[in-house]
Amino acid sequence: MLQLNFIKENKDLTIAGLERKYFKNAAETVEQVLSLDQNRKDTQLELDNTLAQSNNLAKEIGGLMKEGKKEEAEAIKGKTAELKATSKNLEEKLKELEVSLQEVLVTMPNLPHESVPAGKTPEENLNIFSQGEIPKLHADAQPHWELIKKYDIIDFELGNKVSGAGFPFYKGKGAKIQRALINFFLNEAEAAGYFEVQPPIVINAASGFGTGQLPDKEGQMYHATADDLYLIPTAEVPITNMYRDVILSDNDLPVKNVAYTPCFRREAGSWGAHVRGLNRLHQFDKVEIVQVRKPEESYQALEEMLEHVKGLLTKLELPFRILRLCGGDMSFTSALTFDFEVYSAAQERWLEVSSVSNFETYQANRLKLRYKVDGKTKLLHTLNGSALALPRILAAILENNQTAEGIKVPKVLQAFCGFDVLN
RNA sequence: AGAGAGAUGGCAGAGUGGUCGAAUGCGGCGGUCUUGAAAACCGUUGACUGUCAAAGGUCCGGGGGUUCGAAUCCCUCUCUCUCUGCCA
Repeated sequence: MLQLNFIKENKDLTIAGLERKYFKNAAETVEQVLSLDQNRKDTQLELDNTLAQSNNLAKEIGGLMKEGKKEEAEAIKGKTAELKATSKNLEEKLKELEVSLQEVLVTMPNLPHESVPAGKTPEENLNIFSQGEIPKLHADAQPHWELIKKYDIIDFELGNKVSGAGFPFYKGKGAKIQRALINFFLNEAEAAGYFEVQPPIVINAASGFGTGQLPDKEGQMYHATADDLYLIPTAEVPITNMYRDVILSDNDLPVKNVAYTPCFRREAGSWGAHVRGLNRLHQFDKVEIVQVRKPEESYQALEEMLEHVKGLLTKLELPFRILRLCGGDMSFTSALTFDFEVYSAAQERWLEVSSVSNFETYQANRLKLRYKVDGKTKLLHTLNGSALALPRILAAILENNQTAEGIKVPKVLQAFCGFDVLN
């Protein structure tokens, strides 16, 4: 959520930023927010004054009662009735204004960082970095969904029967290579100074609101209505919400956490031919890194996270590129996002395997995540990134490393899974 | 799931209708003393809102009620603990 004071002091910047994110009616919305806020403030002041009067009268009565001057006390009581009615009305009005203001604020996305390129569609993202040779496969090379069948390592049909489409079974060496990837990612994160956490994989509505999944992305999460709990779409939600309503002290900072979790996405309406195999699933595994930083350090931290993800892909020997997302393609809550895409050679496609973002104070403001500087409390910055999402990594490894003898397992994974060829 | 108890400042823990934003202890911060440290002593120490600064207002798990006045009484929800039951 954007900060009211910021909007007030930077009206034009706010409007311009919203427009770069293709938010409709930016100027009107900002005006609406400002007028609601002014109205709210006036009402608050009026209410405060009324309450102050009531408080004074109540104290007076208290004093008189103690002195035993009952008649005088009774006389004053009469005065309070009117004040009470007034304050009740003002309270109701104030509440309505606060709700309206909140409703509008919540619809406004984060403002893009100045380095975010202009543009609306994925085609307008900037390719800022590429690494690795794109493998030249034999003519009879197969896409990963064929390889999966050939080596019997993932069973989609079984998943269909037991759960539904998008919930595959990983079997044998398929399961083992998953486990190897998770261990590899966690170890790398730990070596980079991240603290490992195993969070719950269901979250309540307050947490969903804190990181920005609710209210607007309700339909993208699985919802266990009997208990009003949501299955996490990413570990970002529980890991960032650890710090909801928290004031951190200097020696708590910086926060660098890593978590492995399954992730659940309903992905309503986005099923199609280009999402075959492992390209898009309802349940998948991911290792997520989350940082909480002082504002002045957060972009340096973002840089650090990019380097970390680069390192992972380099060690896995996968060709990849980094995109600086344009305003229109960035998520609702993000100020700056870089996507990592690996090249999956048989599909001849780039697959997104990581998204690394700085949310600045947008989530922190919803979370009330703060720290103290010079006796004042200030909002912190939150960041997160996938390091990494498993299925598409596996897809790329399968396709890029296929040989007549089987799939070559990347060297860094061999110790974790105990075999060097998957066949 | 049943019965009982409870939820107060960073922590512990007083406070059952009036000047309580809240005793006390610990912790934190500043100082005195010390070569330095510890101890001791003195001072200070919640959040939000508002303002140039203040005044003022709100907050004792959440919500509602009674009252001129609620941390304190009533209702309700949530959570925690103890015992019983069930269970990986």
